[in-house]
Amino acid sequence: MTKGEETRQMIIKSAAPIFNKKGIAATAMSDIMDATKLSKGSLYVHFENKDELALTVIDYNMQLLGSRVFEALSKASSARDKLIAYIDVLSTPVNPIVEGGCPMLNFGMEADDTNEVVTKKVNEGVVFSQQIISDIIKKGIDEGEFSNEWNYKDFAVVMFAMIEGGQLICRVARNNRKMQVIKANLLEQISRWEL
Amino acid sequence: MTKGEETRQMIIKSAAPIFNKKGIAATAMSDIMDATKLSKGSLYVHFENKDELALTVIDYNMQLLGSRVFEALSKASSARDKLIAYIDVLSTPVNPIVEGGCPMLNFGMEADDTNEVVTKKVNEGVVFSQQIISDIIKKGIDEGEFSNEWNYKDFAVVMFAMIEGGQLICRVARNNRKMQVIKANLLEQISRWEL
DNA sequence: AGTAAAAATGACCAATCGGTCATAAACGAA
DNA sequence: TTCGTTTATGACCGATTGGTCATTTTTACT
Repeated sequence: MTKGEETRQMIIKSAAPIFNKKGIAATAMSDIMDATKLSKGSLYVHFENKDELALTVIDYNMQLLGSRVFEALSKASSARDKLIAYIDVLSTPVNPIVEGGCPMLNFGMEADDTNEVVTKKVNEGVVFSQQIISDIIKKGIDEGEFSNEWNYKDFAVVMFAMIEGGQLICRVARNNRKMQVIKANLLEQISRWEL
Repeated sequence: MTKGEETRQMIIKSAAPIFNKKGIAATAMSDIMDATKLSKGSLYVHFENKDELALTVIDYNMQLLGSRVFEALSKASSARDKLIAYIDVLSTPVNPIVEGGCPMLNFGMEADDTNEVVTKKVNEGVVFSQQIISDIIKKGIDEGEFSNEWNYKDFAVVMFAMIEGGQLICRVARNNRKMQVIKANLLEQISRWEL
């Protein structure tokens, strides 16, 4: 990796939690200068403008979330355990696995009325997340763990929505308690299709 | 109502959709000047600063949402129908009942890492929303419509989370389809406790 | 109609915004 | 070691930000 590419990655890593916490509009290039200890001119060597940096950081945050989720999933073997792992890894919104909380929720809500590019990016993440859940269940059905009458695609929508809604509830409540209520309901729904 | 109070209300009404769409940070006082056709000095006659205006507007948006929900609820009589009305009135996130979408989601996600006052305000709205759902079911139980074994407080958390999560999904997808999947799942859970 | 208070105006302010660019330093292939 | 290229610097730019205030206009009460 060249020196330039190393600096670019350092900028992204440093900027990621800032954008995810403050949002795109409220994050100033001066914030990134402070975090990276780089001069303004140097930032603009690696990124055309603030928008390009923001888009790159959104990608980074969503991929970081994805890799954290996959890491958790890999520790479980059965489909049921993978679903539980998925829930568990996202069940502490106040101490989130990605600094600042779920980037889809953060950037999606900021951008949905103002920024079509970001909105599309977030939508892809949302669709992908549901696909992950969907794939886990499908495999479970194929391997005889769940009933093949389960409308698992619809359940993936429900499960994703519940977890994201739980993020809102817990983040503004400043505690993770309600996430356990959500987990219990999901487990109950899952168990109903177990063979 | 004095002229001053009239102007103040006009400012709030004009500013409400702007803040709800763009967010607090991205909304400039000049945006409010344009929308109200008032001079900058006049705005500062009625509000100490941008922050006070923003807080007032957040309250306005949340109360507007509340009154729209109550209006919908009043048209239903049974507890089941009230729950359905609650879901239905929030099931078009792309064409929301409050311009810009759910203010709890919008302001909550913007503020949770940066603004304690707004976060607390949103949390109160979140708690209140769950209370509304909870109260509907409680009345349904008392009147023999639902089983008294239903843990309705937990269900209120789940229902609220699902609807808010659905807002994210639909808003970034630019269509309301997935909200029907969520509605169906909620209806199925509700029907399980009907007598 | 007279008048004191309230409301509206817009020029003005310092600070900050995103972004540029001439210059210097550091890098890396020969 | 040389030397063209890449990277880093920070002063600088115009635009915009939130906010102020002396002045004028409007309101509302007597």
